[in-house]
Amino acid sequence: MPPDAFLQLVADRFKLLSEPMRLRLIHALIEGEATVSNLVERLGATQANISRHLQTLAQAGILGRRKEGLHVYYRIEDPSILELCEHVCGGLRRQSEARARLFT
Amino acid sequence: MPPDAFLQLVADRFKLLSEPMRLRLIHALIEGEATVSNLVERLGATQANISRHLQTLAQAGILGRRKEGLHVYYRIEDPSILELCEHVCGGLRRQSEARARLFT
DNA sequence: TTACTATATGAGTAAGCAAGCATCTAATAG
DNA sequence: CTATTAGATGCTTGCTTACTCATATAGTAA
Repeated sequence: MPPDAFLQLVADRFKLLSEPMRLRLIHALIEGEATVSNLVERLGATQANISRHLQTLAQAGILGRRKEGLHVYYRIEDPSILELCEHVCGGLRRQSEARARLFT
Repeated sequence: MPPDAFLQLVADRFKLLSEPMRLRLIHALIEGEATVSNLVERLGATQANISRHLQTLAQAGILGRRKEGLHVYYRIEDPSILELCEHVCGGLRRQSEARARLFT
């Protein structure tokens, strides 16, 4: 059995991705880096909330931060996260299709 | 942007894996199916807690359930979960190695 | 200096959830 | 039937955390 500390690391990683708002942010950054205010516009959430989630993701090494004048640009720093999301999406799709087949 | 309901599904999937105890259960079931009491022994947790987590994972389609007499056998039903965990472990390892290289 | 804008953050609230305890149900044995 | 064992489930408690509001900080411009 893996040590507790290791399991906690893995669990924390999954927890980071267990909030729809953070998934939205990651998705929005696929097209490239963006400022906080830009993300606030596009996602229609409060600035405080967006800022906090961005910080959470950045501290985990998932996002990168670049400051330029008054603006702060966030970008995806760890692209493996995208593969992870794809993997989950694929698994969910397979599950849904299997369930749908029960009705045919 | 993906619809809210879809993002919620993905987030829920990640949330399932964001608890060390559930990761422990999944890990313990890699070797094959096991009863609740067997898992209670091996993980050293309370029966109530184990039972609840197993149910959570089973309802999500990650685990399967088989009843035989007094015993209930749980097994991994969706092996893609294992790849998912491997993927996270790999990402964490790369991150740790990159951080370690900063000190060389 | 002052004014303005972009971002971060402290404080408070409310919701969600893991864990523990007790109890209930189901299945077998005597 | 009763007793026993395996597992499930109400209920409560405490912790965590997403969110909002208000304010603070930092950078720019006049």
